[in-house]
Amino acid sequence: MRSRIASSIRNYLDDNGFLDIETPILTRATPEGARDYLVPSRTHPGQFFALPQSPQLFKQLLMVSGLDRYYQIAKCFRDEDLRADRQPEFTQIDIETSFLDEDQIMDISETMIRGAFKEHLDVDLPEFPRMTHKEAIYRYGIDRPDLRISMQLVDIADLMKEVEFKVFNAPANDPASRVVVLKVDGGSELSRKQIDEYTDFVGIYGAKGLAWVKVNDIDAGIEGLQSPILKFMPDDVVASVLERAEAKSGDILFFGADKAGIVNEAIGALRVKLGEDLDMLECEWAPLWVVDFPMFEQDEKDGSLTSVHHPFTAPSCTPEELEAAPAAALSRAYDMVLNGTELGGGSIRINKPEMQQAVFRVLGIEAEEAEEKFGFLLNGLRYGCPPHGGIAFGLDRLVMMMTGSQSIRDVIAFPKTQSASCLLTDAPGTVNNKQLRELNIRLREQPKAESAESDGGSE
RNA sequence: GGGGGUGUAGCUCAGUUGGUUAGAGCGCUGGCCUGUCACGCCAGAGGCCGCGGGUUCGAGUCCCGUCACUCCCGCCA
Repeated sequence: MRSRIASSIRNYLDDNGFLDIETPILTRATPEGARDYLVPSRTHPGQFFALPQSPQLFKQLLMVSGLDRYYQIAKCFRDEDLRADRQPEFTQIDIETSFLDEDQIMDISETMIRGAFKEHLDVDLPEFPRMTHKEAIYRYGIDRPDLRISMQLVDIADLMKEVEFKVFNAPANDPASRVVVLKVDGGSELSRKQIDEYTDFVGIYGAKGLAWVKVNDIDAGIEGLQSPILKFMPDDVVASVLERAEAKSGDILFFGADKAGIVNEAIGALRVKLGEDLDMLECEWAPLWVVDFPMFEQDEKDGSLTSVHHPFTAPSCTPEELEAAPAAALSRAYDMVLNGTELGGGSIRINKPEMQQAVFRVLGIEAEEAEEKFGFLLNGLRYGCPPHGGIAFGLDRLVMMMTGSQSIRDVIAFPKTQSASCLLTDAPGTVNNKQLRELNIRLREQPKAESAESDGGSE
C-alpha cells in the first residue's frame, strides 16, 4: 500500500510538471525548532554536519534558481522523542512551486490527496472546508480539529464574571484565561466513576478539575439538574448556560476554566476522547484546511517570539505592520488536517530581503547571525526571487491513516523503537577508538564496561 | 525528565482468592482421510512464565528492584 501510494503521488506530480530533485543529507542545521542529528566531519576536525529536518532551504533555493516546480519524497530527521505518529526519522512528500499562490497550492495538494484516496481506498473525500486558526482554537481548542466529532467548546466567561465561585470567576475575569462548556449528548448516562476518570484525563493536560452538570430533565428547571457546583451559581446563570449550550434532557455538561492554553488542550482532548469513547464519530473521513495561522507565538516564560511555522513564512501584512504588532500578524501558512491529524502543512515564503530581515528582527536574530546561518538564502532573495511557496506531507502519517494503522511504525519497514534505537541492527552502537581519533572526538563519559570491551575489534 | 500499560509455547493470548503435571487457537512434526483449493480426524514436539532479589510450607500470581517494548505529558509541527 505504501509503495503504491508513493507511486501514484509521484505519477501525479510528474504529470503536473514537477521535477523530482534530491537534496543533501549531510548539511547544515535547518530552521525548524527540533534538535538536530549531528554527524562529525573527518576532514574538518571539530565540525559537524546536521541531518536535515526538512529540505526547506534547498527547495527555496531551487525556486531562486528558476526551477519552478519541485518535489521530493525526502527523508527528514528530528532528534525528538517518539509518539504513535512520530519517529525521529520520517518521510515527507516535499513540494515547492513558484508563481502560485496559496489557493493554487492548496488546490494541487487537495487534488493529490483526494486522488490517492480514490485510487487506493475508493473513497471520495468531500471538498475540504477551510477554517481559520482562530476559529479552530475557539471551537475545538486545537489547531487540528477532528471534525468527525461535532461537539464544540462554548465560551461562557461572560456569564461567570459575577458568580461566587472562584474556580470560575477568576478565569472569567482574566483575559488570558477561558471558561468553556462542552455539552455531551446523552452523557448523563456516565457513572461517577467514569466522570472521575475523565477528571484524571484532563489532569494530564494541567487542568485542576472537571466540573460537570447532568441534565436529567431540562423542563424541571434546577430540580432536573444534578451537579456538585450548582450551589455556587445563581439559577439565572445556570439557565443561561443551559440555553447557550443547547442542553437537553439526558446530556451532561463539562466545564473547563483555567488559563486559555490549559482549557484548550484539556477540553479539546476531552472532546476527542468522549467522541471516541461514546462512539460519536459522525463520518469516516473529515478533512479540512486550517489557514490564517499567527506568525509568531510567545514563549510563556520569557515572552520571546518564535515562528509558528518557520522564519521564511510570509506574513499577510507589510514589514512595517509586522514589526509594529508582531503578535497580531497572520501568516500565509496552511495545514491540511484529516481526522484530527496534521497530514501536511506549508506556506507562501518570503521573497523579499526587507521582509525577511524584518522577521529576523522580530525573532531577535541579529543581522550577523542571520547572515551566517542563512546568508546563502538571503543572497538569493537579493538577486531576485520569484514569489513561491510549498507544502510538505508526512508520508508515514498519510499511509498510516489510509491503512487504518494505530502507529506510524506499522507502516515503516525498519522502524525505530520508542527510545529511537533499532532492535534489528542494534543501532546506535559504540565505535572504536580509532574511528573516534580520526574524527577528533573524545567521549566525555567512557562507555559501560561491557561495550568498552568491543573497542578495537567490532568488524 | 514524569505518569500509565504490557512482558507466559514460533505467533496471538488465557491463567480465577498464591496450591499438585502452566492452558487455548493458529503454526510446526508424524499418521489417517479426502473432489482438495482458509480441508477434516488422530497423535506429538515445543515454555529459564523478561531478569534479579524478597515474603511464604508453596509464587506465573503478592512485595521490592531492574531491563525491554508500548501509550501519554513534557519535547516536537
